[in-house]
Amino acid sequence: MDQYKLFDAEFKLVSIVWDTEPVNSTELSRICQQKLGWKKPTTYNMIKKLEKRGILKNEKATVTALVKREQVQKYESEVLLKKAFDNSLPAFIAAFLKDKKLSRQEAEEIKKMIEEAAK
Amino acid sequence: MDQYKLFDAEFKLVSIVWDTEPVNSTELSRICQQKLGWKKPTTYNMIKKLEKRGILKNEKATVTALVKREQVQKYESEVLLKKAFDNSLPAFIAAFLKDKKLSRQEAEEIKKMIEEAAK
DNA sequence: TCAGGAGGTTTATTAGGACAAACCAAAAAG
DNA sequence: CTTTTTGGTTTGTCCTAATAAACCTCCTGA
Repeated sequence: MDQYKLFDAEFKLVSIVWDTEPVNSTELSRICQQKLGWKKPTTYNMIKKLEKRGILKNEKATVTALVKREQVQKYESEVLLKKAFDNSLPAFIAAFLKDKKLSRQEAEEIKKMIEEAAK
Repeated sequence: MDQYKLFDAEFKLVSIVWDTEPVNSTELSRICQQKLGWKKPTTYNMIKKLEKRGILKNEKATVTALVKREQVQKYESEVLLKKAFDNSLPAFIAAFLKDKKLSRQEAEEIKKMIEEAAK
């Protein structure tokens, strides 16, 4: 359950992996240097920790993600809903939309999903 | 902006305050002892830290919250959407609803809010 | 044949969040 | 009065996330 719990720095790395995988480890280190300002060992340490937890894989200098972005997104959304919204999606949406507008297209997209989930 | 950033333990305390305010500080300490297993100084330290940040107020042994639950909820939801969903509410909803069902009532409630925000 | 790059690992350091033991002053109770 | 309770504060420990300096091994090209 808590397998998907990613700390901030971990999340940043994994996000880059999702965007670029399969990615060569040296290349990944270079990207992290550039985007996050990390030195090489920082990236490699992070990779290793995430490997042990079954989040990433580094094989023959090629890094891939073992969990999908969608799984982590689902996990994160559930954690927040439970923690702060008494698990209520309407409560979440009300809070998020406060003083916000939606485009027609977003609105239709959402309504469709809601309808689908209410069947 | 980051004013509303609450760490886990802080969030737990503030949640209790929201549920019980205005609450006597000794009473609050007692509740934290019971619900969170915290000793007295833990609660008082937390109160003090949150006072300095303008989150709580402790006056004449009465603790109240200076920020509303809704403000923090809004903040937290925005942080997550930005961090993990490229700021897209549809993306969030898709992830959260994966393999989930909604009651008719929840669905209607949400659709109404979405309609309202799309005007 | 050796300089340099790829692909790492080892071992620290640092900072801050999460607690609490021990202490204290004032007021209420007995 | 003196004991207890209320309402705190001071100070410190422990843990761990975040980060990197220094080091290592293998391979390749000049």
